[in-house]
Amino acid sequence: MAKESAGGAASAEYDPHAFPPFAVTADVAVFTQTRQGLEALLVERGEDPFAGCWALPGGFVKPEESLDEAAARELEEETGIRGGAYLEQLRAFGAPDRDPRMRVVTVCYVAVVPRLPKPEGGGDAARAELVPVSRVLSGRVKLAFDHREIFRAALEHVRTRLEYSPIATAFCGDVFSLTELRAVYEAVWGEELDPANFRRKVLGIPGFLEETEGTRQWQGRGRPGKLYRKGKAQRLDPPFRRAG
Amino acid sequence: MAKESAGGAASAEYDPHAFPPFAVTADVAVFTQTRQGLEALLVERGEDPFAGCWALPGGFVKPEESLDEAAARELEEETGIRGGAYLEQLRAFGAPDRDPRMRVVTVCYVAVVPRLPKPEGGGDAARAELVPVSRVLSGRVKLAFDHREIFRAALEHVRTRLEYSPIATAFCGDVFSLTELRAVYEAVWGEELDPANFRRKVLGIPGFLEETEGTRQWQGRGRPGKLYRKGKAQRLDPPFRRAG
DNA sequence: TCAAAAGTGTTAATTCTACACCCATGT
DNA sequence: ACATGGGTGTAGAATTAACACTTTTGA
Repeated sequence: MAKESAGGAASAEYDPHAFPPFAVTADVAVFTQTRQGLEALLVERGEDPFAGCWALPGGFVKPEESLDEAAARELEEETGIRGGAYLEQLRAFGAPDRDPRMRVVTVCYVAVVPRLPKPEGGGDAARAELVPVSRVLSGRVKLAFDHREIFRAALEHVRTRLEYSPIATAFCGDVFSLTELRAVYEAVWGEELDPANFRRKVLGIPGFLEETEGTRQWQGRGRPGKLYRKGKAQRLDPPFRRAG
Repeated sequence: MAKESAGGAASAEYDPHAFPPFAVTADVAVFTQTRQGLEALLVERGEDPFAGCWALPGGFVKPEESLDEAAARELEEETGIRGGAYLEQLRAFGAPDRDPRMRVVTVCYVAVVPRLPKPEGGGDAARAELVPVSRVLSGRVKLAFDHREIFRAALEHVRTRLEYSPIATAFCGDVFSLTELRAVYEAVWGEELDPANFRRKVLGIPGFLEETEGTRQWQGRGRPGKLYRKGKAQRLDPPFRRAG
């Protein structure tokens, strides 16, 4: 086999077929927030290996699509959500023995969606369900392959991004009250935040939120809150730091 | 082709050969600091496509090695550095047309090494050279494939990590003075830092630095500084924030 | 009118920043 | 001794955290 890189330094000869073939998949860790708190979308495997275990939704990258497109397609197939959702690559996982059948490199993505319409597999998935993140972390949910490791990395990614990106708004609908947004931070970080200070901090970040005219109606007792929309900022500067 | 994922939901049948074959490479963006400031290691391509262009060092992932191992191997082949260097995955790049010859997914790594012994290719590379980062960013260096995009992402990664990880110490040798460490931040961020405040900030981060007995001898005029070693901390908490 | 949540104000503690100043060393 | 960089001190500014207080609504 040629030692030479496809993208690296020069070598004497090049044989377009002299490379070890890999399967490449795109897996997506989909997070959302429900009454139960932070939840993730998992699918139950119907066959070996790991039959009966749960796995992140995903599938082969097609020959003509990019990695991002593959992830977006998988997300849509599983959730029906086309665009607008937060979708970002985490990283690739490729231990030689991560799939006992063949050499598979999986490129993992993190997706954040507002309250999922319903946990129904897009058509072919055996069973897709929203599972509380705490249940996965506690080990009560058996995950296939190295998906436990991936899941942990994905969750850590979301927790970190909450400080520096507007990712938190992706958990909410088109418009949302500050209390709803605060609930996202509290659910993901697992700690309570002072409503007054939260308001000032979050409104003080330029481009993070955009004011709207509306107010929340439905919510019962207490004064309704103003509604906000996601702003144009791509990065939170200054970041919304978690308590230190 | 099976729609089914190797790691995803269940399907009726499984054919171990029904997946589109990809080539998978590991590319490494190697950064170091020299008298000229921040520099990166690039290799010159000797053949098409992109003959005469520069590229990140890299090569095929072997069937039996992990992605991390492949990156570490490439790093060693190009720099002679075995361990101890900072090496972390950035992310995968896999646009369908990024290599005109075939479908290649490259898993990119960022490496940070202390002053490179000498820019000699580990044996087979046509020409490996340290190139000032500013020259690459200015577009005066032609990069092959999508390596310009990768390079930019890698540099941004280093700049960001400087705040939250002890990556800055990887630019220095085994022991280093605070001035040497500060020079790293100044080179990567391109802004001057107050020596007094830098000292307090950096020494105030638990586990970041470890005091040693020695002092810098060689440096000429001025009082020699104490030498420090990298501490055990994996994350900088509180982070060393860049000026806002 | 009472409870609950939205929203504003205030203050003490903490952290930054800028810069003055002393210390140690090579020339 | 003097120039240069290491290292400490410190005062004002800016930020933060905690919580009191007022406003608006549903019940």
